[in-house]
Amino acid sequence: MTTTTRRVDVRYPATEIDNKWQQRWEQDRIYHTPDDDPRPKWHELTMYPYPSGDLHIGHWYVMAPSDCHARFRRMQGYNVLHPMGFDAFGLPAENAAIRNGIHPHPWTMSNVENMRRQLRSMGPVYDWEREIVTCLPEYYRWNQWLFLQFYKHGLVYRDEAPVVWCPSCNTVLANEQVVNGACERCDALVTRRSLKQWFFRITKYADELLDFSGLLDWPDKILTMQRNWIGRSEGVEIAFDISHFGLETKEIRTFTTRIDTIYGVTFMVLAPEHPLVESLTAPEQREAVQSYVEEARRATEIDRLSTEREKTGVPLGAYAVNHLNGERIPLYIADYVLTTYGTGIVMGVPAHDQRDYEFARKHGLPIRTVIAPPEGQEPARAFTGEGVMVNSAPFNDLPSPEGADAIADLVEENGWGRRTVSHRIRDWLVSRQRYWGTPIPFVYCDDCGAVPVPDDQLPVLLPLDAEFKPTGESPLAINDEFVNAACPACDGPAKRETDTMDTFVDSSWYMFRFASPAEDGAPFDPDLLGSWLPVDQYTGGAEHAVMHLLYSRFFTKGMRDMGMLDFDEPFLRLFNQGTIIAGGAKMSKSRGNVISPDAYVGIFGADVVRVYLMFLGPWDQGGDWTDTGINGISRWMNRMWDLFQRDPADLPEVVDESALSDTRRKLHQTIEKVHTDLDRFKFNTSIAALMELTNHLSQAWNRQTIDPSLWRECTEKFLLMLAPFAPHIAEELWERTGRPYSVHNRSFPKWDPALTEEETITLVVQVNGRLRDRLQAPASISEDEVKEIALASPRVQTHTQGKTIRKLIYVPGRLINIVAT
RNA sequence: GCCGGGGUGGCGGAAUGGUAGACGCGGCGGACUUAAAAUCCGCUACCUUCACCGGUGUGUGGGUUCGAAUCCCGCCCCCGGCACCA
Repeated sequence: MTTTTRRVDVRYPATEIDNKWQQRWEQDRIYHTPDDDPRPKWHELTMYPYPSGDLHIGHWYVMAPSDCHARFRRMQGYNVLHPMGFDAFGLPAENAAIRNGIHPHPWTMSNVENMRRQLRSMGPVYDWEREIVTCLPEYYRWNQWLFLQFYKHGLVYRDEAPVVWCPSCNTVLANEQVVNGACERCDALVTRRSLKQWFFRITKYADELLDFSGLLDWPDKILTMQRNWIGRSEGVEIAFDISHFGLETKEIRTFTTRIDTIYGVTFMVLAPEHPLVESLTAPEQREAVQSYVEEARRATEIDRLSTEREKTGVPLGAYAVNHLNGERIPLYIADYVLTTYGTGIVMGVPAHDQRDYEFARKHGLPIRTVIAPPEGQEPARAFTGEGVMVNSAPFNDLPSPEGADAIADLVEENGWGRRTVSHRIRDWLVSRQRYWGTPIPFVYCDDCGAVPVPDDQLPVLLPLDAEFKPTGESPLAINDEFVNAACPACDGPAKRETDTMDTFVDSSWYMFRFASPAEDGAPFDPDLLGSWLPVDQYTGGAEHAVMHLLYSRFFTKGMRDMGMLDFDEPFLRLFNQGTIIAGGAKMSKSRGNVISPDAYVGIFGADVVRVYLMFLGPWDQGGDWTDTGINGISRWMNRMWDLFQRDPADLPEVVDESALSDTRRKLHQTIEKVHTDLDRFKFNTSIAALMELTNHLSQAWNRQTIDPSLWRECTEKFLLMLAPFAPHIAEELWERTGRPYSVHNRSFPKWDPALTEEETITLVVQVNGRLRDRLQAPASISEDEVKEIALASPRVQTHTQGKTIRKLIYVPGRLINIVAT
């Protein structure tokens, strides 16, 4: 504990109750999820954790509220599947192996065991009979099987490509794993290499992945991030003539979104890695070009991608011809042009593109305006807006959008190019030169090439007798027994692929595995998949927006097209929780502000920790953990422990009816509030409503304004509402007040709208919009009566004196505003 | 630079066109206690006032409205994401 402040006494046996009920629930399997159940299904999934070894408060913050929501759905009558598993492959296990000499397998499995124990201490409704651990062969064999299915359907391929390389992790990375030019995991600056690697053809689904209509309720933020990541641009691919070189290739093609600026092209730029660079370079430029290419290759990604960077480049000493006006355009290479986007060649229009403008200024190239900027446009920048076309031969005086259309028509008619769409997203590179992952099921044979491992030879087992060297060299590559294999096609000597799969492959389909986790003839039983998927509600962090959440959508669409399933989207609804911080700062070991849930659970019990996490702020905005804050929840639980064990027989039998109806109204208003707020993940305000109810009941007891029968009703309904939030204390009080086991198999209470209505209202009286008086009135009061009593109020009269009343605005049941001047 | 979220008491937050500050923390006063802690009761936005009354107040400057934390426009600050994508 980090606290030095006073702590409230825990006045009920919290940890004893935790243990008692956790054992009982497990023994009775009350959270077992049956497959054959007539109730409607509800699949509520929380992103499964990486088994790092210790359950952090951040894990609780992710899991406790979603458990509460799943419990709420159970009590609403759904057959709820709320599964849990472990994303067990990945680099930390391997780094630990290199550092401490512990093999990743036992390291990971002991972490899984410990985290499973810690997760159980939360008292969640997880059905542990469905747990999955991705590093076990019974799971990862299906990664291999699916990989081969994707391969057979043309959605997996192997290619030599410039790839992002992390020199510290000694592996390539997916584009999604590069953050600001650095490795997402270790922060080392990444470089580029050219390697033969395996890819998933996610670009095939680029346009369908932009269609979010199948997603019922996803945060806009995630949709925007995915939209930007996929990056669809409409434009024209247009050829420039290079037939004067006498090469086999007669033209170079470029992609532009601004074909309306084609008459403003004064140079062209190729990416340094472009395959035509060598053959287009003039002899006198050879040396300069070669050294520039070499430099670009060595530069880190952060250097190359910086927008501040000067626009360096070298001329090739050659030119291409613009078909539209026959002009000769000088060719350059420059590293601001990316080989992976469009055609890897850019037409330079310095007057209307800021990057081209900077390049032209630096290299003394002409800048020709072809879209007239509005008056007063400063000339030190490119004008990128729309306008009237000039210096564009037959298209002058056209508004530029119209001109673009006309030019595109002309280009297509002459066969110089065509309208097309370009995407920013690249295919998903999944090869990793690491050990602790799923072996890629391919064998390389000198005669047959890359041969897929036949299904009946799966899984390709990850050998457990691996040797870890501090050089980071993959233990698979130096394991002869693993590497040497017979070619499945010709039976000759062959070598296994020693790369493993990105762990995001595991998480791309794990939600399907929960439908039938023990299935051993297929990744899942199709009938059970149909009855449990898609996931109705997914919860987890927004950091997965363009990785896991995009990859799983791709997997779903690919598997649908292979006939494995019949839905389009894996996750119908998505909710992103925020981040929990401590003392106003992000938790970190160096700050010494890391909160360990175990210590708090040991003192206060699981319920207090659960409820505090849900109370400290709106779930989607994250929150700040304070030790004084958790005291408040512990106090509340102490109070309810005392309150609901009182004997209702001590209350008077005859009580004033209006007091009773006040309490009844409060009860029904609370049910409505908790119900609607839980529906929308507003845990903090639903807990506040429950607190208000206990405060009200405590006061009613002290004033003896409640009778035994209503007390019993309030107790019952309160405990039912409490159950999803604080399952242990709710169950214990349910038992202690003589109610039959289990509160968790009961229905969530319903409210009667007629009983929530107020009998008297507080009528707010404003003069010119300022509050002047509050009057108690029956809810049935008529507008005329309101006007009468409002105008009669002395407090109102002091402000209307000497003025003329112009208008009366009446909002029924709420307020009246007197406009007087 | 672009996109998204946000700015409300001493603090976490509530209120999405109609009583600003629910609920909780902290603080202050009281009860209980030899005492302290815990617990219980009361008060607690700020200014003015013994009190009532009154005034001010939701980052900032304008606007719309009978009425704005809430809607619109400009600006400042914080957090997250993307960023030479032609």
